[in-house]
Amino acid sequence: MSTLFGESSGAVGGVPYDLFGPAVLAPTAGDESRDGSGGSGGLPRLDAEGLLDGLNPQQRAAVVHIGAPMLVVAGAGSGKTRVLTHRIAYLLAARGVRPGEILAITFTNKAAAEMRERVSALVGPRARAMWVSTFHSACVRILRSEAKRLGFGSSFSIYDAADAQRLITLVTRDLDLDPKRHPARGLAAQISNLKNELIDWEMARDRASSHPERTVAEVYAAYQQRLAQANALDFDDLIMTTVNLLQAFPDVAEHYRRRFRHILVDEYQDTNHAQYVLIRELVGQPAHGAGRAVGTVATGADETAGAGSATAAAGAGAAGAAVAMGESATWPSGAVPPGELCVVGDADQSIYAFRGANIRNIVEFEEDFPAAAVILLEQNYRSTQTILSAANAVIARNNQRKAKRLWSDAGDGEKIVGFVADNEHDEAAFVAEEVDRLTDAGLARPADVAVFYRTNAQSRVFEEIFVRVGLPYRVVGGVRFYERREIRDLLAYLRVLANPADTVNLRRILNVPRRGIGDRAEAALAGFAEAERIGFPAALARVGEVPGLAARSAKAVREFAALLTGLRAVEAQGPVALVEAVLERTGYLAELLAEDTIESQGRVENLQEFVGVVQEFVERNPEGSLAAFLEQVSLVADADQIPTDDGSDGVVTLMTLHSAKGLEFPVVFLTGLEDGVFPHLRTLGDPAQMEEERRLAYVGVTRARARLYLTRSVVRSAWGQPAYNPASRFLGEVPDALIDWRRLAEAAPPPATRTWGSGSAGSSFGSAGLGAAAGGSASARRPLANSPFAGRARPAARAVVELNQGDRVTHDSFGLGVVVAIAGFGDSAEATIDFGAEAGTKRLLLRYAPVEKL
DNA sequence: GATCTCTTACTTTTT
DNA sequence: GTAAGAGATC
Repeated sequence: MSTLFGESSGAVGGVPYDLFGPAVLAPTAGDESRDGSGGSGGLPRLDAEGLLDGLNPQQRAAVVHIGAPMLVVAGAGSGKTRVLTHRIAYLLAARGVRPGEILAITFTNKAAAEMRERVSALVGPRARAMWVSTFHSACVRILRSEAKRLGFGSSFSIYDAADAQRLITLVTRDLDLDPKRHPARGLAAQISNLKNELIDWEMARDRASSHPERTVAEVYAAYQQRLAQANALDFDDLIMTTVNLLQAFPDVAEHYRRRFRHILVDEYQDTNHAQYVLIRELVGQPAHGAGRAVGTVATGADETAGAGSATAAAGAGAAGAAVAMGESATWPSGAVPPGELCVVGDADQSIYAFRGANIRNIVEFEEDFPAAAVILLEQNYRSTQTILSAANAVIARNNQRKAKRLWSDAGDGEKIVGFVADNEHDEAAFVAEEVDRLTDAGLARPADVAVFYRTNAQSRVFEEIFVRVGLPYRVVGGVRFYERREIRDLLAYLRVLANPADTVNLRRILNVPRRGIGDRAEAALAGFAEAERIGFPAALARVGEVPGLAARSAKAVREFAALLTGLRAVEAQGPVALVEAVLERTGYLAELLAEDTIESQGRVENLQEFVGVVQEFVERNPEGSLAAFLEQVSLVADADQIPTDDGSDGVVTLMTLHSAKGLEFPVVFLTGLEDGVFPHLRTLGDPAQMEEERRLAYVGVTRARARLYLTRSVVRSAWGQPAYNPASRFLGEVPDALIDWRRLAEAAPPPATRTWGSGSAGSSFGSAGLGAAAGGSASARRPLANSPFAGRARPAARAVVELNQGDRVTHDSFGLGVVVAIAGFGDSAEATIDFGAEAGTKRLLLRYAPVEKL
């Protein structure tokens, strides 16, 4: 059936389209007579007009738009989620679209959940029939149902970055590559980049023109072979394989095009090439941007379609009507007309280019889709004008961008507060004091406050101070639950049970817990598998034939195989029973319990928590299989712990700028504003990366609703030694009139100049300003003890803390802890300290460890 | 095969 | 300052 709309009004395909056709054509719908009249009475009923209430003209135009692909350029805080959710509701209410015809794509599960929730609030339970999901889970869903076509089982494993890296390590070992010169991490990144560009291993091989490229291609080929053997796909494969599927099987593509008549994409600026092509394939309209299609096979019908609508819609203004007419006029009967595409994004918030996001997707949207409508949302409903002016001023320094200026009618509000600390501890102390002051004055609750920094390592100092002053906080990011060793071990067992071919995970658990199958035994098995051209799992079954395997090892392997067989028998009893059986029968739990250290107890607790996760899953999905559970875990990764505001005082949130995207807080501290920290050291020499850093600054600034603090530190210890970094260039880009400097650097910028003057005689100071950070040379890191400011700064040679068993301490990164044991004395004194379930137990050399007695 | 010690290299990372 | 990985040693 068709959701095309005819000339002006009337019913097409049984769906009534009245009223709305013409209105759409005016992108700026004039004045918004808020329709305060009685028109929208009944609440529960889906009221199309009511959905437009309270929207500004641009938002309204985006909600109501019909036909041609639409780009909504949504500046920070301009209500893009509102536009998306209202558009979806409006499609249902006004245009008779069925929920099942809607596919809404986001990048994070959190965003997907939020969108689903907000749509449900508007349209009720009907929302359940829609696909509101991440790119990856949408692809998994498609791949599982079409797995047969591609020749792999529908129970394929999903390898995350860590699994992928492990497998690449195995591959490089097989290929006899020097792991020093070819680190798995780098190879994994390169292969990932290729996949993001939809370059498969054969294409990579054919194009490789240099030795390093040939090496990557070789690894890539072997890696894909191993993945296939393991019946596994990595994250990037999920997208690329789906694209391949749609391109190779026109009937499959048509099936999904018929199904998804409306495709909405959030955070479009973060899409990579593969995701872009995926969207294009699903919409069914080939892009017109020249030379874009890498390995694209468009069907004949599509070509016709694209050309038809492009020509017809040449007049950009009247896009909607033109496309509609063009389509109905030129569409070959039986073919599926393109779906409606609505993408929302903000090029200024593109901060994932380093991971393959391609900013051109949004910048050149109009070239890709010549009939496209573009709507600009510039009114910001989040921040004060002061904050927006700062954001505008900073981002305006980027050359590669389209002009856009956020504005607000919320008034100027408070000035931005600037603060220069002598060292990072003072910077953190200032933040803590300020939060304290605001909360005491009733101006904010801890939950209203966020502290942002460039890198995770910077959270340490804040935690230390916050613990000391008793300010409740939560760090987002860092070591995640699902990345903990014991959790990954347990997951590896489950994955092997679900997918016996999963070699990477099988080899991970082969000797975990230790059962006497060491490296030699593993190598013998791998060699045998290679020689016999069978998979590693098959080699286990034929252990008797493996040459060079000690009798004792062979016995251990047999027992291991029997263990797995026994566990598979438990699978029918459900995931919970299975997980418990794994923990029991493998001896994993017993080993941890026997260890009986604080650390092992923490691990046991984590495993218990994991069992809880499984229980919860089963309660919610009574029919849920192990495979379904594993999929959820793979794709949800860490169901992020951004504190939700429940109305209580809550806690201060600490996170990196990257994690901050999409969030907002009444009070924001943007810290570490130093060249070399933010912008990061590695970006100083690269204009493109610098622009990305600036976008990151823009994201940070625009998270703030009412109060923004910009802080930096004159000296900061990096890698254990103090470094003097010049003020961040971003600070200088904020108009001074907007900033109320609470404290500035000492008049004579002493240590920095002196250090520089004495160190690098010939270097020009101008470039040295950057070099101060970039060089990381010894001269830049003179110990503070020599400086006149040593008293204020952190002591370079720390006095060894005297501790006794049972003392309570705080540690820069681990937080609160209790001393379990002490060994040695003087400079070699060593303490074993329990930092609780999160950090576990650590053995620290007190001479260096940043611990303080409480 | 397990354990210890030493070296190394440290962005960001929605999935 | 830390943690992971490699190499040496028990």
